[in-house]
Amino acid sequence: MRKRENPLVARFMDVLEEQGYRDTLPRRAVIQAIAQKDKHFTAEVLREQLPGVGRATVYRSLKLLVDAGVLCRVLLEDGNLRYQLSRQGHHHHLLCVDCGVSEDLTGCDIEGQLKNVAATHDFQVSGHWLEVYGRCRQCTETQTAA
Amino acid sequence: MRKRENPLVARFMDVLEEQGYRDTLPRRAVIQAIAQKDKHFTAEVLREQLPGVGRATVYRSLKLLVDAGVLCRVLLEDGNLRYQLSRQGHHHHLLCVDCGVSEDLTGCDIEGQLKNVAATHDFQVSGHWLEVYGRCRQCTETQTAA
DNA sequence: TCCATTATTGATACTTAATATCAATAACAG
DNA sequence: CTGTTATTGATATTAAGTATCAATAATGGA
Repeated sequence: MRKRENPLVARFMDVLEEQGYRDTLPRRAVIQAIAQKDKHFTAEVLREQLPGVGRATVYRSLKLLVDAGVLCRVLLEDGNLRYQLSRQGHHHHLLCVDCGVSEDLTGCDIEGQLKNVAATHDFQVSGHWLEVYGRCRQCTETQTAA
Repeated sequence: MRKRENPLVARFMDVLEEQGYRDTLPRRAVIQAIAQKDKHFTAEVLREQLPGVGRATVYRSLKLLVDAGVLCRVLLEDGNLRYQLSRQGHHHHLLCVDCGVSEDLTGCDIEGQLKNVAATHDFQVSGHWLEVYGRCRQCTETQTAA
């Protein structure tokens, strides 16, 4: 069984190439590993999974992908940062504190609200960071059952 | 001229003593230094200002004060954490990216809104983190003038 | 296809922010 | 004043990431 390449890999490489970055093996390896993740992860975990790739390259690739917008950083409740595939441009997370799963928070106009309120403070908003913590349905149900 | 003790120091020591912590000289020194800050700061800067206090003690005191709620952690746009005096319990910051000043964001019901939206995601919200970045009035005016 | 240019890599050292260890010390209670 | 115990500080360690720089690999042109 040959290892199949995730379709995301090609997409991500395209994004990078559009920005003038080269298509290299270590880069592909990092992206391949990331593409298989379904939850947030640390750079160190990634590194452990890629013993053949240099530490610096792992971190460099992460930064490239974050800058390109295909990867986003997630702030945990304790202040630690994780990485995670990004499904859209700017967005917010609903982070389950039990299982670590994250959904994108949609359907609320935080941006608009902030602009309004900030105006009353004579403050020009240029950006924000919002993370929401709690329990996903699965974890709530499991807990109730127990 | 004797160094005058900031009134906050007594207040903070009281808060700690209520929780069973002892009144020690190094602790007072850390609190004294913090009480004089009007902007967010790093633990390292604090440490430099307190050469007579051990590194561990500085960090331990910071944690104590954060847990007690009189100090809060602020997330900068780049992901770095700072410390800052906390004027109330849970609150959000309007952080000026130019001068670093921070105001508390009041007058918006983020909590309520989040609860509503999260409900449609079958998600039980237990907490959140929100930081807002931009320019305070002073910095906007200065920039416009230039 | 080969070659030159230039981006990229990886080994290593360093940085920053913080925690862990543990014997010595200082605070508080009686 | 003294025993108990929290606290301290020196030191080592961890986590997450950046800087350096010679060696290597990818690309575009001849």
